[in-house]
Amino acid sequence: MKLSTKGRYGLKAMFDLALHYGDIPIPLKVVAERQCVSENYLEQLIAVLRKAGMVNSVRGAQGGYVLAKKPEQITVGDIIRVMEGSIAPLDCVKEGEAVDCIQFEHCVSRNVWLRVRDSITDVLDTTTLADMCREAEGLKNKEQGTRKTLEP
Amino acid sequence: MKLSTKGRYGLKAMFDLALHYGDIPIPLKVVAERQCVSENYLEQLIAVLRKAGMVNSVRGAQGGYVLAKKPEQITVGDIIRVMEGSIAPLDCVKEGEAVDCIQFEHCVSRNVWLRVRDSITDVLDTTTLADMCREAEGLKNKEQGTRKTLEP
DNA sequence: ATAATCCCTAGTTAATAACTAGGGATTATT
DNA sequence: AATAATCCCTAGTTATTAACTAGGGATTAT
Repeated sequence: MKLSTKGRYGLKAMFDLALHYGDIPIPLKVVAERQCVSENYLEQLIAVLRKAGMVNSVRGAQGGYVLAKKPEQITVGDIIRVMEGSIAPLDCVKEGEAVDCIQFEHCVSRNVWLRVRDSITDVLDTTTLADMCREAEGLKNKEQGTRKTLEP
Repeated sequence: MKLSTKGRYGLKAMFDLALHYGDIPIPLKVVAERQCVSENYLEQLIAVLRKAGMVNSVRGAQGGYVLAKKPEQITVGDIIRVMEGSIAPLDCVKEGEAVDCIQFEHCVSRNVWLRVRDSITDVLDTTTLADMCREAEGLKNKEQGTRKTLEP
C-alpha cells in the first residue's frame, strides 16, 4: 500500500509553491532543484495540477507557477486526489463510485477498507498547505534553537 | 495508494478460516473456491501466514488450515503487516524504522504521512476477525430480512 | 534577437504484481 | 499396500505500471 511519486512529488511541488507564495511566479526549475526532483518529470506532474486548476502558469521568461488559491484553501487531500486519481486503498472503495458486490464476505472486507479510506481522507482533508507551512516554520525555529554543531 | 492482492487475498483467506473456525482443518481448495481465488496463488500467500505463525497446517488427506489463534485475537493489522511487509503509505514512515531526513520540507510532508499511517493502523489494529464475522452475521440477517426478490 | 520559460508527446527501462505450472512429501482412508 | 487428498516448494511467465528521459515547439520578458 504505497503512494506513488506522483502524489509525493505533487505534494512537494505544491508545498514548495506555498512556502514561496507571493506575486511572482516560480519557475519549475527552481522547484525541481529545491525538491530534488527531475524537472522534466515534474513538468508532467504539474501539468496535471494545472489542468485541475490548482496552479496557474505564466509562460515565457520570468514565468513560472503560482498556486491558484491561497495555501489555506488547498488541502493535501485535494492534491492527492488529483495526482493519484482517487484516495482509496482499493478500487472498490473509491469515493463517489457505485460497486457491485455480491458476496457478503467481500462486503465485510470492503467495510474495513471503507473505514480505512475514511480515516485517510479525514487526515488529508484537514491538512492544508498553510498548516504545512506553519509546521515547517516551527521545525525551522526549533532546529535553529537546539542546533549545536552541523556540517557547514 | 493501493493495497496489493497479497493483503486482500490474505485477509479473505483468514476471514474465511475465521468464519469456519473450529476443530477440523479447512483445505485450501475450499477456501480458494469460496473466495474465488486461484488455489495455487493462495498457497503461496498462506505460506507467508503460516511462516508468521498465524495459521497452522495439517498435511495429508483431510488436512488443511486452521487459525493459530482465536478470531478475537487476530487483527486485520496483524494480517496486513505480514502480507504487505508493513503498513505505511511511504517507506519513510515504516513502523519501527529509523529514517534519515535532511530537508525540513521533506519532514513536513513526512509528518503528514505519519499521521496517515497512524490513522490507518488505528483502524486495522482495532478490527479483529471476530469483528468481521459478527459484521458478516449482521449483514446476512439484514439481507434475509429485507430481501424481497432475488435471482434463484 | 535571445534566453528563459511553459507546453506536449513519444519513447525507455526496470520493477513488480499476479499469477501458472508442476513436481515432491505426507497422511487418512480403503 | 495402494490411492487420493492434501500440504509444500520453487521456478518460470506475462502484463502492467512507475518513473522517468528526451527532445522539440510555443510564448514572452529583457
